[in-house]
Amino acid sequence: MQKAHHPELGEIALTEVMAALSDPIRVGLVRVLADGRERGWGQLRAPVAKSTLSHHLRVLRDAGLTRTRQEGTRCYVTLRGDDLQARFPGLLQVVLSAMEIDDVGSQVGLRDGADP
Amino acid sequence: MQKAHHPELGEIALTEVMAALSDPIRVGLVRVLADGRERGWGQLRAPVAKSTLSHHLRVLRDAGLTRTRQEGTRCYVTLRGDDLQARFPGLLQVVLSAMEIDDVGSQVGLRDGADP
DNA sequence: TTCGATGTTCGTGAAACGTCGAACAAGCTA
DNA sequence: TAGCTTGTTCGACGTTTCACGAACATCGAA
Repeated sequence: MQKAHHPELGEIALTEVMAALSDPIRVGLVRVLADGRERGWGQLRAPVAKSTLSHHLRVLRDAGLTRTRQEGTRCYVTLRGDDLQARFPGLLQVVLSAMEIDDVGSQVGLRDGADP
Repeated sequence: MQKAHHPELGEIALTEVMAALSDPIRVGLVRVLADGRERGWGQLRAPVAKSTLSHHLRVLRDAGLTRTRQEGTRCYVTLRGDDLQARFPGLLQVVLSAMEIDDVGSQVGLRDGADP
């Protein structure tokens, strides 16, 4: 497996962030990660094949929205909340609110048994 | 010419707004309209063919970001600032700030001779 | 009525996207 | 070592997007 590439703070581009947030599955993933807690790949539940889920997580990572940490054979994902706040102040907050208003991405969740 | 379709307030979808803002030309158009003033189609200057510009304006309109008014054979475009504020409070404001931080869409402007 | 200006629509092509299943790589575990 | 688990990568497929020029429709002006 390749070492995942994460853009640095200054490399995070607005249009890529927007593009990443233009898909309901990815919005759902962001929503699940919104509490700031790190989640295991396997905890994430989305109505797509695992290869597709892998693709979406890659788009989020490449856009700078999430960070992926590998530990042995498993991966853990976090939202880059602080970095986003530093780069585009207020953006994440407002988008998270908008997600709930529009109820986008509710098809994505956590596997049963995950912490609330 | 077909009468342009504008989504109503409640029909404005977050993912479509995000998709609309994932292209630098469209971001530039929003930026030009950010002062809230109505602009004539012909005042807008972007480095694409006019059919392509028409396409981008349509995407913005369909997403609910702009409103197009027709008068005779000319069109006038405005940003739906109030509607957006009502639907997704704070979003437009924050995105406009982000646009300047990242300097996206600066290739789009107004034709010489337009009001500042 | 004829002409010119203004946008939209159409046809086309190249590129990107979302999706899947299959194959693969890397690390635990028995 | 052999096998299992975990996630990524690889083609393939159909859809959507962006881009252009050409053709079109509509209205104002001459």
